[in-house]
Amino acid sequence: MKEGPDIAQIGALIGDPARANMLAALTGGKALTATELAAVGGITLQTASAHLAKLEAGGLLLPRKQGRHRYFTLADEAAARLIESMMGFAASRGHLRHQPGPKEPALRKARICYDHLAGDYGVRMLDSLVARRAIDAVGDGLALTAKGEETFQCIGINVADLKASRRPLCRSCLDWSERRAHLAGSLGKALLANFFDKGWARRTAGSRSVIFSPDGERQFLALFPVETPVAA
Amino acid sequence: MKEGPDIAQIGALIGDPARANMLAALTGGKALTATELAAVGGITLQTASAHLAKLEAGGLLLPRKQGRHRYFTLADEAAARLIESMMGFAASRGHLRHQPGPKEPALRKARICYDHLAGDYGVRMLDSLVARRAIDAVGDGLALTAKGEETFQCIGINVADLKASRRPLCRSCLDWSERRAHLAGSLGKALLANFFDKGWARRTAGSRSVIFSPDGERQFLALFPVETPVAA
DNA sequence: GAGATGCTTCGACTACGGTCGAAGTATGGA
DNA sequence: TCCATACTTCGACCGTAGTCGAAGCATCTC
Repeated sequence: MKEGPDIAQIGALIGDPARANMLAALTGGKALTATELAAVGGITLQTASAHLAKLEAGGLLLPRKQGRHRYFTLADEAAARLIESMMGFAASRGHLRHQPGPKEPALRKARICYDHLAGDYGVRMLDSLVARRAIDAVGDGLALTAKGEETFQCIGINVADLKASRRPLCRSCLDWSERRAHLAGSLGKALLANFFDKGWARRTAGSRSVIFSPDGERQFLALFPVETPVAA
Repeated sequence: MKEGPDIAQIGALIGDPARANMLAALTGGKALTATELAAVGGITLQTASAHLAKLEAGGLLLPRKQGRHRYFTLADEAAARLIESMMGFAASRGHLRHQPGPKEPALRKARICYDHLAGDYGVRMLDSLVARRAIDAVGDGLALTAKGEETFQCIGINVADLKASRRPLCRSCLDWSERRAHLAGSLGKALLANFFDKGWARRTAGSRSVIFSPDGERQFLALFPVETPVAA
């Protein structure tokens, strides 16, 4: 046998609870220091240092030295997608973490998934965009329509800039809490950034959850209406 | 913290070399017995039994009892996709298994990926289908066109039957050896089955590689021509 | 029923990897 | 220069999980 790539290495890398917690925390998109990651992993700094070295060697993390801090982020979008897809699979098989906790409802409602919006609101946004034909859901993929290009210009997103980048504009990302797709890719990122800029929402300190202001929530819901609750 | 699904569990599940080898072998799409899986894992039957119980409990494998044998397959397409995406990621980070071995070229050329064709030939087939507009590559997804529907009817595939099933018709699957997409979904499965039926190709005994007959290869290459080698 | 084959369970061994205390190195600030 | 902070390295400890031999079920063949 011994054919092809070695999935055991990355599996083992992700398979340690402390490391898994660190990776999950980094899915929030923010760069975190070794000390912060040690806290989320529930371990001492020495142990965290060893873990981080392994994750870096495995190509999952990217360190950035800044003064006497070392900030870590997920290596790239591919790494983020891998973690997200594992979360989706784990959720589909009922591998949930022990205590649901009080923060969970907020997390299910709206959270950051690497750099775009996920959760109930993320799914709702994509549904609404598809319903109004701003985005075409064709096959298992997503594509921006001409009409959508207008729409996003109005919202205040420079689509031309996004198109210039190498990163795909639209990507569908399976939401582990809703078990349906939400919008990723550079457009998904731009939308979330836009909400932050407008002050509709803000990220929370130690969590991935996104908190909408009362006014922001009203505007968001108005901008992305859902006609009828259609099953996926 | 403790938010969301537990990726550490499945990570650890995949993280053991013996289990990873078993899972990789099952990506070949064939159901294998516990004894066969013990062999690919390089372990005794007792140990394999314990591993298989864990994989089953984790929702990765599905056992089917048949006489005094127990056949195992990957639980579903989601499980297969997870393994494949981990292979893709592992390959992108250079996590290759130790010895490349003599079988590797055959594997890179054409192999089974759960139930459809992968490798150089799989990528070539999709490229060709997209070039002739039988399949639209829109955004990051794939969709069958009206023209494509005709094409596949001619080849001898009943598209209407496939449409009736719940499973997506077209799916793009990242090829770990080519690092580009090939065609998955029920259409990808039907195409590979079609090649087997026609005697163009056959699967090999202990491996995932697909061997084309000289005549089959000629017909395959004629059916799926590539104009110019375009970069992805 | 007897024997062979396929698989599981039990129990004991072992090793690998995660863990932390203590000490060492780098960076920043006063 | 001196100290504090951020992190790494070293070394030792320990637990978990993978491993196999032996024995126990289950199923098929004759």
